Amino acid sequence: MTTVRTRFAPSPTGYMHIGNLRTALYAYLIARTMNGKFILRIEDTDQERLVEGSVEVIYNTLKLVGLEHDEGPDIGGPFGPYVQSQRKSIYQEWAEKLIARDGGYYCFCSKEKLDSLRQEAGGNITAVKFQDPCRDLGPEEAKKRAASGEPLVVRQKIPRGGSTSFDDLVYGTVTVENSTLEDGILLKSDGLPTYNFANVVDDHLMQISHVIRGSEYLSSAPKYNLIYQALEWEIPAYIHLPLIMKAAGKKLSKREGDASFEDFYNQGYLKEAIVNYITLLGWNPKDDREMFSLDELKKVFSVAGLNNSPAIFDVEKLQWMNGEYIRKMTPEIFYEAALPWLQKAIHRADIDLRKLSGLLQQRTVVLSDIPARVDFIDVLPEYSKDMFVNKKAKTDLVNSLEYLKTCQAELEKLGSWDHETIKQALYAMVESLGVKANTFLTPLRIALSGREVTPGGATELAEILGKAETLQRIKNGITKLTQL
RNA sequence: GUUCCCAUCGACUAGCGGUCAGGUCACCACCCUUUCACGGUGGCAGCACGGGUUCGAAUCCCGUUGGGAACGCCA
Repeated sequence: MTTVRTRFAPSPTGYMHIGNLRTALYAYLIARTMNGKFILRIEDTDQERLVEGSVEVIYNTLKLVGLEHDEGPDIGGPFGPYVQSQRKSIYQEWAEKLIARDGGYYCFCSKEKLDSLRQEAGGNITAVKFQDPCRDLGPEEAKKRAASGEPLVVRQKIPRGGSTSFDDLVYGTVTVENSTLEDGILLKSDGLPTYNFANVVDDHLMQISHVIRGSEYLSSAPKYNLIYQALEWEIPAYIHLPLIMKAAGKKLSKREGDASFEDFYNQGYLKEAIVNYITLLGWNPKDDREMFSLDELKKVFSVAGLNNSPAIFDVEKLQWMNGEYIRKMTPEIFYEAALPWLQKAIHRADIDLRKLSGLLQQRTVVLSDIPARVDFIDVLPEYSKDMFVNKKAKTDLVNSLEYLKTCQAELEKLGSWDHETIKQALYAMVESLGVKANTFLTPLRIALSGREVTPGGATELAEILGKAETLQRIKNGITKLTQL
């Protein structure tokens, strides 16, 4: 049995789309679970679409999420070069061979000429009736015109009759009539191949055993098979993947924001959560398990679990999963992850960010939520005294003032300022006043934060803010409640 | 328009002729609780429609409808 070789072949056009990442992930997992090789190839045959720095984005993203390739432009390998723009002569050579085997032909028609021919063919764009006049040029004449330097393009010569089918590991057998296929361009006038040709040549030459790509290629796959056949090449196994869509049946698009890996990553989603989530978009382990690390996936992933219907990317579930990963972190690791976000909102030097991070861990879903949750620590926000009125806590303007004064008096007496001391002092008051802790502590929490919702309760906030600041904010609250 | 693909709760999915149609997210309720979360318990909710095949269809076939994709000197 030949060794399994899969490839991820992105074009360097900017960002790592989430669907592309998933394709890379599956290709990687299939290689790893089958003891094969995972190859990275850069498809940059469209010189106009090149975006500077995007190859680096590809390298960085793959590395960041842990998809290590065995062969690629940066690390070489026995089938290089792995950048298509550096393989120009290879495609030209095979294009000639394809022509010799009657699988392709030179076309000298200008774009304008063909457009008008299409018009004449009935006004519609159906390829069915379109006949390229160059298709039936004699070989000698074609060669002569080519040699004379006339601008040309190489087109695929699709058989006029019959049908072509191929087997896909997730979609089954797909058949199309050859009459619906067009004689597409294989080699452009700049001498570089189109994807339609390059992918076939490279996949064959690089001995790719399983071609893994999005289902948008499903309908053109028969054309590729015709090329394989014309060249008498072995046809690889095909694994087409269902598309990932945005809600309302729209394809996930970079234009609409948040569709690239780095967008999510920069928003504070963990790479492990992103990988885990997108893996489940189109694949299932055949049991109820949902949490998988990449290492675990390397063991359990299987083509049999691949799904064939499009999936909608659900940010809410990603958020849930991200929260799961955050809660599983050790406090130390979470602190390190949260630190940059904490520092966005907190500039005071006297705040124990480690303690604050401990408060935050259980309540954080996405790291980017952090700044807005803690910015009251630096500066007490302006707030209305109506906030002291809380039905559930049974607080009103009157008892709030009273409790705040009690807190002030009790806390002032405290010698040390640690959580246990503060809590004991305050709970002693709860006890002696005979009220619910919620009722007694809510006014304090409001006074300390100016917020309805806070990370941690009153005693924890008091500890973090420090004695002086705590008393200052209580005083501020008392003043607010005293004024009419 | 033509061709191809898809169709189970709002979302991701399990199911591959006989199941009370299962799980997860979201949502709702209750419990826990110094707010919010976390955690716990319970609940709501689905086989797009119409024909077949069969003793029996979510499962097989056909059609309809709906959704997606491809039809570039883009990949």
